[in-house]
Amino acid sequence: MLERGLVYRRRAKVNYCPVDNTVLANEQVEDGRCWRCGTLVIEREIPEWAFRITAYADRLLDGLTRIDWPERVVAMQRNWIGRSDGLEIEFPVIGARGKAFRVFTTRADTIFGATYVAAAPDHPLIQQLAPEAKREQLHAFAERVRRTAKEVGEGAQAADKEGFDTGIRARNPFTGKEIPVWVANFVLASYGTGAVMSVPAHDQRDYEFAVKYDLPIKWVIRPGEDDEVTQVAARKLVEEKKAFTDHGYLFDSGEFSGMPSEQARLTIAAEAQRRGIGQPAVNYHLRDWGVSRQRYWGTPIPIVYCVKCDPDHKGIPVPDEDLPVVLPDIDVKEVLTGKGEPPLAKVASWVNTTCPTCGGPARREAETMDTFVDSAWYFARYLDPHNDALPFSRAQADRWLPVDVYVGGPEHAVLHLLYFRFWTMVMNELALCGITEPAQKLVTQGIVKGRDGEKMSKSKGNVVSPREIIDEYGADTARLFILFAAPAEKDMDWSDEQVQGQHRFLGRVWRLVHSSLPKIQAAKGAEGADDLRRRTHKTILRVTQQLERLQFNTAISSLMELSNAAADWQGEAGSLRECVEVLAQLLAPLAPHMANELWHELGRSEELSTLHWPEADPSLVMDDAYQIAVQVNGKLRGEVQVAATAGEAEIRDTAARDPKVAGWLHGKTIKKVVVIPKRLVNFVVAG
RNA sequence: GCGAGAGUGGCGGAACUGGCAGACGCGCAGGGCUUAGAAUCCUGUGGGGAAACCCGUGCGGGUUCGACUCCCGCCUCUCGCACCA
Repeated sequence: MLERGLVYRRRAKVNYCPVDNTVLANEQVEDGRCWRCGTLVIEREIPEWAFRITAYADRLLDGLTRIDWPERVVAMQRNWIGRSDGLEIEFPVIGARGKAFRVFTTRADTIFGATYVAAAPDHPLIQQLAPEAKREQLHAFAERVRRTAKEVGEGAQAADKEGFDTGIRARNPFTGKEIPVWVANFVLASYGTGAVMSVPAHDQRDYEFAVKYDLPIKWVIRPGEDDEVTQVAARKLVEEKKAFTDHGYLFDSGEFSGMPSEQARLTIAAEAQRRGIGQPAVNYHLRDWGVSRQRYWGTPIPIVYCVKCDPDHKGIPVPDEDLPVVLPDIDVKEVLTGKGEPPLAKVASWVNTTCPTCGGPARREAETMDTFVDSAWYFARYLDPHNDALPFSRAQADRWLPVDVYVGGPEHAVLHLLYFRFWTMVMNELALCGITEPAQKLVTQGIVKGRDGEKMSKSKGNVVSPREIIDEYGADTARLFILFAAPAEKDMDWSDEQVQGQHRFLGRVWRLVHSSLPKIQAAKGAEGADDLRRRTHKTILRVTQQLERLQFNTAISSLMELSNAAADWQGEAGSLRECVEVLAQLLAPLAPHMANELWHELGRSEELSTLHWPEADPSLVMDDAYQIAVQVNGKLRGEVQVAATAGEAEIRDTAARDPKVAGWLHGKTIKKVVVIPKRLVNFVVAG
C-alpha cells in the first residue's frame, strides 16, 4: 500500500481524545466527542499515517448500488462520502494583480446573485491581502472562531453566524461588479477551497448572514418564467425570512436570463472554463483515514526510521521477509505515561533496530494502527487462518468470497462497514482476492434495551447480562428469548416475563417428549397422512424457510404450534414419534442443548448438528381439503370445507349451500362471484 | 432542514405476491390439582351489544368484488446527517 501511495505520512490537524490519549479518525468522532468514551475531542497537530480512502470515494459510492444492504446504512455511507459536484471559479481581487479567491459552488446558476465572498477566517489570502489596519482584528477574529469551535465541539449545535469585513474587494467575474470579501465563522477551511461566493437570495446561510450584516441581496432565480409568480414567492419568502433555494429560471443574469437552473449551471460552467477562470470540481465530505494511534494494543506500523538513509523522516518499509512486526511481550502498565506518548517508544529493546537499507542503527515507528484496520479484513483471514505466508490464499478467497450474509450493528455504518469495503477494494487491487465488495447482504441486528427501555449502558447502570438468564434458566432459554422477542433487525426491550415464557416452552417440549416415550417406544414408523404428519411436514417446510430468511421469531412460534399439536395428539404413535423427532431436529439450531438431550432420550446417538436437515415430504405438505372463507359483498359470512380437487363451480356451489351464507344470498341477485382457490369465495350481490 | 424507517389488542409481535386481521408468546380472568403455595394443566381474552350483528390495523380521501398491504394528502414517533457552499 505504501508503494502504491495508498498509505502516506502527513502532518495534519487531527482529532485527539485527551482521556483515551489517542488520535481518532473522522469517523470516530460523534458530535465532537470520542466514540469510545464520549470526551470532547480536541484538535492537535501531530504527524500521522493515513490511508488514502478518498481515492476510493467514487468506487465506494458505485459499489453501494450493487450490494443488498439496508437502505439506512447505504444512505449513511452515501451521506458520509458526501460527493458534491460543482464548479471552482475565481473571483479576482481588486488591486492585487494575479490574486483571486477561488470558490467552490454547486449553484453556478446563481452566480449573478453573488454579492460578497465569504472566506474561512484562516484562509491564506486573508492575512496576505487585508489592509494593514485590519490585520490584527482579523487575526483576533480567527482566534476567537477557533476557540469557540473547540468549546462547542465541531459539528455540535452551530454557533451564531459571525463575520468580519476584511476590507478586501473582489470582482464578481460575471456581473463585473465590485463586491466585498468577508471572513465568516461558518466557512470551513477544510472543505472545498475555503471560500464561497455568497448568494443571499438563494442560499439560506448566506441570507441570514447578509441580513445580519446588511449586505445586498439580489434575486436572480425565480420559480416560474412569470413575473407575478416571482413577486408572490418573493414576498412570502421575505415574510418567512427565507432564501429561495429551489431551482427555477434565471433573470437579471445577462445572456443566461431565461434559462432553467440546470441548464444555466452547465452553460455558466462552460463559459467560466472557456474564459480560463474556472473548471468543474468535485468535493467529498470523506477524509483520508488517519490510522496512527498512541496505544499499545494495535498492529505495529511496519516502518523504520533511519537518520542516514531517510533524513526526511519519511519512513522505510520493513522488508517482506521480516513481517509481521509483532508487539513486544511487556507489562503494558510500565510504559504508560498517561501523556499520550506511544507506549512502544519506551521499549528500547523493541524500538531500536537496524536499518533494512544500510544496516545502521534505526528506530521503529512506535505508533500502532487503529484497531479498525484489523477488523477491516479479519473476515477473510477466517478462510485460511494457518497461512503464514499470506493473509489468505487466493484459492480460498475465490472459493468463499464474498460473504453471503454479514450481520452487524448499524452503529458501524460509517466506521467498520466503510473501512471493510475500502479494504476489500484494496485487497482486490493487490490481487489478493477477486471481489470488490466484501459482503453481498448485510443484516443489521437491533439492540437489546435494558429493563427501563433505554439503551443499555454502564453509566446508566441498566445493563442486563445474558449471564443472568443463563445462570437461572440456561443458555437455551437465553437464546430463545433473544430470538423470539422481535425480528432480528429490530431493537427489543428486555422482558423478564418473556424470558419465563421461553423457559416454559422448553419445559413443555421436555414433558411432551418424556410423556410420549412409553407410547412411541414400540411404535412402527410413521405412515399414511394423518393430521399430525401433515402438520409436521408443513412445519419442516416453514421453519426451514423462516431460518433462511432469519425470521427466528416466527420460526420459534411455528415450533410452538407443532409442539402444542403434538401434546393434543390422540392418534397413531408412529406419527407422534416422527413429530417429536422432527421437533428436536428443528429446535437444534435455536436451543441446541435441549434438542440434543431430547434426541438422545429418543434413543438416537448422533450429534444433531452432524445430521442432515430434515426434509418435508411433498405429498404431506398438500392438504386434500381446505377451509374456505365465504364472503358476501366482501364481508365474512361463513366458512365451508371443500376438497382440494374441487373446481371453481363446485366451490361456488358448496359455498352458496352453506346455511348461513344462503341466508345472506336469499332474495338477492348475484352479480359476480370471485373464487380464489384454497382461500375464499366472494359473492357480489345487489338488491 | 435533509435522508431512512416505523405506526396493528393491555404488552412483544403475526399476516406469502391485494384474499378469513390479531398466529405465537406475555399479561389478565375463571377453573382443575394442592392443607396451602410454587410448578403445572384446562377454558376465556380487540372494542360495542342480551343477541342478530356492528365497528376496528395513526388520520382523511381514492383504486378494487375485496386494502394492514397499492395510490394521493396529512399527523406522530424512532434513527442517522446537518453551517459541506
